[in-house]
Amino acid sequence: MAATIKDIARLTGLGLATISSYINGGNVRKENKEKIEAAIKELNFEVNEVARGLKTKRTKTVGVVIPELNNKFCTDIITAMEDILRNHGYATIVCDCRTDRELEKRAVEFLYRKRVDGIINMPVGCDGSHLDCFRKANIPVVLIDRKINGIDCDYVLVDNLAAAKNAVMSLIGVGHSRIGMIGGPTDIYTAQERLLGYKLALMEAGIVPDEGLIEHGDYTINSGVHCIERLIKNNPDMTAVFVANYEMTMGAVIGLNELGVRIPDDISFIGFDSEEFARACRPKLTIVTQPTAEIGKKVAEIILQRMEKPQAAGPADFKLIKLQTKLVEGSSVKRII
Amino acid sequence: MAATIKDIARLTGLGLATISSYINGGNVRKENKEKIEAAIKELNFEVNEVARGLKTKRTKTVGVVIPELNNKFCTDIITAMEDILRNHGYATIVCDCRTDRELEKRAVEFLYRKRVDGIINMPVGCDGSHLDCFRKANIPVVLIDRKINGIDCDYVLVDNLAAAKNAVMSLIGVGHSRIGMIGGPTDIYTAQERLLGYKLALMEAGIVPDEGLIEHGDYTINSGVHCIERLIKNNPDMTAVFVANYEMTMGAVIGLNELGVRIPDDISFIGFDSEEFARACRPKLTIVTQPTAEIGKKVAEIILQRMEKPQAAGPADFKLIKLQTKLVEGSSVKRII
DNA sequence: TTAAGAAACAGAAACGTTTCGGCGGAAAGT
DNA sequence: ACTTTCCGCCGAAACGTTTCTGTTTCTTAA
Repeated sequence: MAATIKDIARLTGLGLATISSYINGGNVRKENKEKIEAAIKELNFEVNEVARGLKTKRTKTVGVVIPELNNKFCTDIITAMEDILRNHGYATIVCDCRTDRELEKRAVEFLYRKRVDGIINMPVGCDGSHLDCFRKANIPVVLIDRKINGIDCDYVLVDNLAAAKNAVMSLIGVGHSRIGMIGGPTDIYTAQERLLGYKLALMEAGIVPDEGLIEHGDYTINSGVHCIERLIKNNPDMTAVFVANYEMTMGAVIGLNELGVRIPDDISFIGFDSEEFARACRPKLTIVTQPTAEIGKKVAEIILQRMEKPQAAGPADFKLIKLQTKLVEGSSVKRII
Repeated sequence: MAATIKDIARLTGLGLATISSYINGGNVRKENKEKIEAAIKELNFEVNEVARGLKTKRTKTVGVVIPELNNKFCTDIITAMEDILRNHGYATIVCDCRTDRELEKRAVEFLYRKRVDGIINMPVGCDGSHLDCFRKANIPVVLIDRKINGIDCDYVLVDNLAAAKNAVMSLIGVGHSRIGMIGGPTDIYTAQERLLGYKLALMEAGIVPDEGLIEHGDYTINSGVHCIERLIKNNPDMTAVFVANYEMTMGAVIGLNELGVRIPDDISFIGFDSEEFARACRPKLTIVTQPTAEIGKKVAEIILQRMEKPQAAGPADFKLIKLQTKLVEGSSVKRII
């Protein structure tokens, strides 16, 4: 049905190699160039990238596997990344694995079969065995946001420990000591780091962390609602709370609204990630923001470099990039000293 | 580098056709089956989908072109859709075209070159010429959310007119008559329909629409902020406002917060799309919600059907599905009669 | 004018799979 | 006993490119 290079060779009376050369920017006599262009227009010819990919062994496609498409942090990163990749001629296949290890493994294998030129993954679990096929075939792998065991590759991370520590220190600085935390799943790297930052801040201030003030959600809105409800119920003396991702921040705000608890009069609040949501709250929330655009940019740059270079020779020259967060002040924290 | 079907044919001493047959679920003697499985394991063989795609002329991939990945309405739909497509063995290539007609056209052509088996598009403009290559090649096209000119294909839409009309009628029902509207770009179908619904509701109630009460944003958070600022400034007598998408709803809430205007005491408010955001506002917002999961499901079903069937024979048997919205009551509307 | 060198072109092979036509042998029917 | 049927298997051809190896044509300088 669709026109091929052969059709336009026949129509122009030229050889296959000439047409191919023209398509790939090679030199062709002006007269022939015009003939080819006319034929392409007439037949609506468009290169078949599938055939090209088979021959060249490069699909100009990168795979992206993330836990949830429905997560602002993920889509913000992907948006920035895809923009750069596309400008370099690469397509992006995004697979959302619903925070499911088994689906993640299947997504990775699927992308391998599709022969993507590189893969970017925000891993769900804490080991990297699902990426074995890429490692064995020496295809570039870049991991984002979460560090995991048993895999050597490039990383783009955020300094979560400092992020949480700074947030909690700022609460301590204005007099809070009974500070609650809504953290993520215990087996996720970012959640561990943020929890550690929380505890370190307390300990450096001479406060002993109280497990009763710590709740673990699963990075969803609903879990944010439930965690804040439990925290409020179990800790009447809690004066502030720190929430460690966007979705749970939204959930916690919902929970507080529905319980009738006022920010910052009844409780001081520091959330995570979305400046827009922070502004939409009354009063404006103080939040930790992550540099999503920069993460996307770095990831794209690294994987492009790996894909263009023949193959990285050295075994251990992998990059580990750690970006810093910012604390954006709102009016959700009350001074109590 | 990677193992091929030939390698495992050589290793097992069997023929190419037998291996292919095994891979595709055909009948192979038990004894040979075991040999093949052993060889596959030993060589880490995975089918090369690029080669398969070239031969079969089906890539098991569908393309999706949307205006913004960074838009909850879009990602909600994609999430639902991708789930179903993946369960049927189809991959999804998502292209975000930044609400740019030129980028949209390039994305579509890119996907055509990739030989996707079908394409799903939430169109940016109001004509369908960018999809010509797909139409000519008789490859299924499904459009979502926005109706455009000059193209016959399947559609999955939302009844935007009724959505807006019902929202505005509910405001009128509790005594409002100076009702502002923040709508979308005038060249976008959904924006036109929502504006029409707004005007119809007013006119049926005997109220003459006042252009001074209508602002057009561009479906972004920032435009929501600016529109609400202008509305408030220009219309001291306005008692209610209806905002016609999620991002602008968020923007309008931000704007009202920053102006110190109270919902619902100073102004009644009906927003759009996100139930979670509505709950996170204090007081909870009344909003129009769209059935994103159902849209995704319908789209997936339709395109799957078109891709599996050889080709739709009849010229004009295209589906046009129109789904209904819901009005979710919050406490952001004040009764003033 | 001609030889040499470069530029433009042509054809065939290859990429890894599916599929078509055929073939041998075992089971089933006469 | 024989044909017939069917199953499992094989090899070759094809999908639409790129690329390698030559061949022809054009330039240029002696």
